[in-house]
Amino acid sequence: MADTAGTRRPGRRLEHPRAGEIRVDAVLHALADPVRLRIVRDLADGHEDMACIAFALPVSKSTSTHHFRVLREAGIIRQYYEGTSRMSRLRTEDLETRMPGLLGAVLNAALLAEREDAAAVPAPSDGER
Amino acid sequence: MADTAGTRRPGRRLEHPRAGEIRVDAVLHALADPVRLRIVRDLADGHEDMACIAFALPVSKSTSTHHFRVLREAGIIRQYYEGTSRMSRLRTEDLETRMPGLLGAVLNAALLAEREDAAAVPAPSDGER
DNA sequence: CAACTCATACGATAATCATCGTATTACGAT
DNA sequence: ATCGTAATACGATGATTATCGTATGAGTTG
Repeated sequence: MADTAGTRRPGRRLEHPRAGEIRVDAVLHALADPVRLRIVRDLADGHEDMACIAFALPVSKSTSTHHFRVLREAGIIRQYYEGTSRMSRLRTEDLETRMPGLLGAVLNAALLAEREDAAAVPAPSDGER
Repeated sequence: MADTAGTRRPGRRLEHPRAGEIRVDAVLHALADPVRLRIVRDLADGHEDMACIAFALPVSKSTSTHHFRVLREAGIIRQYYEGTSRMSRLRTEDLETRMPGLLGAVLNAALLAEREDAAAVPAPSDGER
C-alpha cells in the first residue's frame, strides 16, 4: 500500500471552523439539543477521545452522525479518523478563548439539573429510605 | 377608577416558570436566537426595566412579542404590566442559582464577538486612522 | 364614550431541523 | 479479492419555529 503505511491519511476531509470563526449563536444552538448536550457531557466526562459508536445515544446512526456534524461545525468538537472509526474531542481551549466559562457553566448547569431530577424521582429500582 | 388606582392589577396573567422549573435546554435554545440574544443583552446593559417597544428590533411587532414570550417561558425574563406597556427584566438571581455563571458567560462571549467584528470591519462611516 | 396606544391572539407561510432508512464509501482483516 | 465494520450521503418526512399581517383586547387620555 505504498505511502499509506504508518502515515495519517484521512479518507475524507473534515471541515472545522477556525477558533476565530466560532460563533456564539452556533454554539448555543448546538448545545441546546439534549442529544448533543449528552455527547458533550460524555466527552467532558473524562473520555477525551471517543469513537462515535461508543456513545449510547437513543437515536439512529444517521441521526448520530448529524449531531456530531452540528457539534463539529459549531466548533465545539474536533474530529479525526482513526481507521474506520472517527474520534471526537472537545475543543476546550478554543472555546475557553472565545467564550470564557461558557462550556463549564453549561456542563455544571446540566449536572445540577440532573442531580435535581435524580432527587425528585428517587430511582425506583434503587429507592432510598 | 375605583380599586385600580394605585394597585397593580395585571390585565392579563403572564405565565412564568418557577425558578426550579427553569430548564437548561430551554435557556440555551432561547439564547441561541440572535434577536433574543440582543434583547437579553440590552436588558443586561443597564436598562433593567424596559417596555417591549423600547427595543429597536429588526422584526415586526408580532414577532417581537413572540420572542419575548420565548424568553419568558424559558425563565430568562420576568414580565409585568405597567399600564398598557409591558416591562421586562432579567431573572438574574434565579438564573444564577440554577445555572451559575451561564448568563454572564454568554453575555461576555457576545461582547467579545461584537468587539472582534467591530475590529474586523472598521465602521466605514467612522473610519479610524 | 371615543380615540389612541401598546401589546396579544390567530392563522398562514416558509425555513429550519431532528429523525429515519437505504445505498455507498473508506478502511482493515481474512 | 472478499468480507465486515464504521461512518456518510442522500432523500424523505414530520415537527418545530421564525416571520408576518390583521383583527382584537386592555388601558389611558381626550
